[in-house]
Amino acid sequence: MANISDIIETFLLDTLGEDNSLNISRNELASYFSVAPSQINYVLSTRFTPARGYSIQSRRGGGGFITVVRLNEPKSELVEQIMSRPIAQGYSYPTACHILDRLCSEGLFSQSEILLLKATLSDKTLIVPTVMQKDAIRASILKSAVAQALQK
Amino acid sequence: MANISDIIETFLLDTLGEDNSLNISRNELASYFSVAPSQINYVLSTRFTPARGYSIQSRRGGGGFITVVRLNEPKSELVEQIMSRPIAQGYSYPTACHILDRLCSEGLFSQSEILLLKATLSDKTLIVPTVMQKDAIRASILKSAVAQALQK
DNA sequence: AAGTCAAAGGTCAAAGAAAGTCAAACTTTT
DNA sequence: AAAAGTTTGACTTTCTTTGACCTTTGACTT
Repeated sequence: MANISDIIETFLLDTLGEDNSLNISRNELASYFSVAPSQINYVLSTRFTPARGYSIQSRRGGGGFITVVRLNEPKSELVEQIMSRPIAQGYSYPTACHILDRLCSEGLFSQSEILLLKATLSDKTLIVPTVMQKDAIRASILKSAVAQALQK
Repeated sequence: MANISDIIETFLLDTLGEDNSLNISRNELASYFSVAPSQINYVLSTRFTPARGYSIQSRRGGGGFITVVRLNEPKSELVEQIMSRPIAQGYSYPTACHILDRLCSEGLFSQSEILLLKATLSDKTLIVPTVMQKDAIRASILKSAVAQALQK
């Protein structure tokens, strides 16, 4: 599994450490891993997304930089978002997984509960014809699961 | 009279060894046996099915891979029934709950996992038009959940 | 204060690298 | 001969990598 994006992701996660934030120079990092600078953007935009609980800031020009912050939103806010979002809007499978991971780290679900839920939410499991229906059922299941977890 | 699919199956079984899981590159394996890459899918989908006690994961794109996991021996008649029963036959909600309770007392799921699964299986959660569809999705989710539980 | 410029980072689309799907052709079994 | 199982290849989808071109910023001139 030697894809360079995963390696850079791991590097950044390590660097984040306990600090929950880090500062990099895009060009430096790119040349360190011998990749195109825009690959750094690719890694950031596919792995360090808001859905996964990260926030990115940056500045261009001389002395420019990129800052990655892992935000620990209070559990209640995350739950609020999930519960108030219209089911019809749905979730893709990857997005649903990211949300579950965050709920896990917030302590709402255990690791094994997460694995179970991910299994139930997969495209393979949700045997309905359209993507839209799959997405909607995922949103619905997610809500039900969160509601269940909250009452206890 | 071993055809190539059987040979590949044997190879994979050998590779699984005691590890109970393996990682392959579809293209590499195909070229190793000089077959079309899609033949690997054929072997996997005919021989390494959930009903036979296997679970498959994969990723596309650069650095893609296929993972085969051998599930633990189904220690009960009930589990075997669930895994080999056609999804199309479906389960009503009460039936599904009953099955879950039995699986709980067999120790496959914890009490909180059961509550979570019941929540996801309810008529209210499964927002599809027909009863038949609900029942089918329940059967599908149940299978996936059991497969997940048998993993490790 | 305004203009210039090099040094960042940002965007986007094309190319590349896997794996997935499906149906047609072929082979074996019944 | 029909049914079932296998093999192949064309086409699709997903994810990654690269490069060309764009925008912003701060320092340095004038």
